[in-house]
Amino acid sequence: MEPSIDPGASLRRTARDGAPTLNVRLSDADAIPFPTRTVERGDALYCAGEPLRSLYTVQSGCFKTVATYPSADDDSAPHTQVTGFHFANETLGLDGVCTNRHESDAVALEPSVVRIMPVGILEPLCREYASMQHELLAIMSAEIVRASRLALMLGTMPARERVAAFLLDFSERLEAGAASPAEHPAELILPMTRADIGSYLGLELETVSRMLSKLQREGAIGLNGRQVRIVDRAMLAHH
Amino acid sequence: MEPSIDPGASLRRTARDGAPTLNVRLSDADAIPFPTRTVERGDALYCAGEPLRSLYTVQSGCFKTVATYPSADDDSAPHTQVTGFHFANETLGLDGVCTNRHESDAVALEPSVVRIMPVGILEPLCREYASMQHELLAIMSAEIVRASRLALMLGTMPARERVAAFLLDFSERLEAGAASPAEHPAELILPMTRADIGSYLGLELETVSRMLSKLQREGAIGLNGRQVRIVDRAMLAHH
DNA sequence: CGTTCAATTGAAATGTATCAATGAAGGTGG
DNA sequence: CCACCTTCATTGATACATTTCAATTGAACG
Repeated sequence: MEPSIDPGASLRRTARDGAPTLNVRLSDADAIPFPTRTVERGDALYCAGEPLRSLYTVQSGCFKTVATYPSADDDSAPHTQVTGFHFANETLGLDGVCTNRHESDAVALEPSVVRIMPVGILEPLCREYASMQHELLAIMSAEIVRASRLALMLGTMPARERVAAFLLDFSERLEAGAASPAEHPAELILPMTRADIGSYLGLELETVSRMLSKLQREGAIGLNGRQVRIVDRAMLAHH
Repeated sequence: MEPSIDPGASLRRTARDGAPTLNVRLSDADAIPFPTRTVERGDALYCAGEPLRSLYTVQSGCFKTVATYPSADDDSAPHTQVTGFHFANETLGLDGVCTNRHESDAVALEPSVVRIMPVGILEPLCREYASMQHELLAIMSAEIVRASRLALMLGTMPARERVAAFLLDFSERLEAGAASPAEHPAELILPMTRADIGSYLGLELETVSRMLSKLQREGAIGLNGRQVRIVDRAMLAHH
């Protein structure tokens, strides 16, 4: 069964700029009975330096990926940063393909289930099916775009905009990852700490907290701990 | 002629952390007579939004890729940033695979020559040859790692370290891109402006200038306009 | 020889980090 | 069941790195 040829057909795009969100998946792999694995909250799906055995698609739950960077090459504290959050239907482990070793840790933020796709099986499959090859390339390309946008954000946007953009992105990806194509969900439960968000956005946790409080005072969001309600999307996007 | 199977064999790694540099190339494509194209300084190889026709490997010269991000969706000035510099033997256009459109502009910083690899030819070729497929995946993965590291740098490092890291990376990639495996070249000619560097590093051009001056005062580099001589590598890397 | 662009440097303004204190929530063991 | 501990979040005061604004110089070019 040669799957559809339409390139990138399974890529969802944001309403705003037509760019792919990251909840792409190897849809053609759905038909194949790959095994699954359950990961408890706080446990690592894989760690940096481990040999790359598989790629993983999140079935349920949420992960963060954490990169560690030796501070130059010496003794001082190594830089560490959350490089991404991954929700349902998003693929993990792509950064390890180039070295055959994982470049980051993947840690579950809540009890999660992933589908395991061994790389040794995946590549021959992609050679068989053109659309599957194209889809894998598209997913990796989308990951490049995602990382570049993160860099763009870190390089150009002030704290308030970063936090606002994070909330909007989070809400869009929840929508995209959901089975039912619901409208933008207004109620979000953030599965990560303020420190995680700050690390991801290049901010201190106190700054994240302050900006969330400010957005609440301005009436853009409702805030109650990790529960966030988006009141005024335009206010988040525009300003 | 089935090429070698060794995955990632043509990926160079930095001495420091074993991570791949970005001067990877489709070595198996070397044997294929792809056409070339010459691009004058300041001209665009491609622009954001254009349909993706080919990937390009830099034969000689240097490019910058520039991403533009609509500031939310409204009128205010759009964010723009240099997302990468690309030297000899590095591949351009990978971010466009996911949408079939280029996500950024690629502008030549000096008169340059690229080899044109049409995507319509590349994908069937990769289905034919396992090692070529693996190499393309590896290159894309390396690009993900590169973008993630840029994000890490923008999120965690102060200005002085960013500039120092930029100089070290530049020098390593010159070495890697050169035909002869010379030692780390001490003499660099930066083909880009301070504004380009600043945009890439998430700094203002004045800050870049100040940090370069400071590195010179400290004796880490010699500085004369765009000509940089690396005097003390350890000083750049350590502090 | 004026014009333009790139780079350097100074002084002031500002956004964010840092330091510090407090409170709320959740888990554990006495 | 209640102290106790740890983790997470909020908020204030201060310090500091970088931006912003501004002036000057040099190099490239017509």
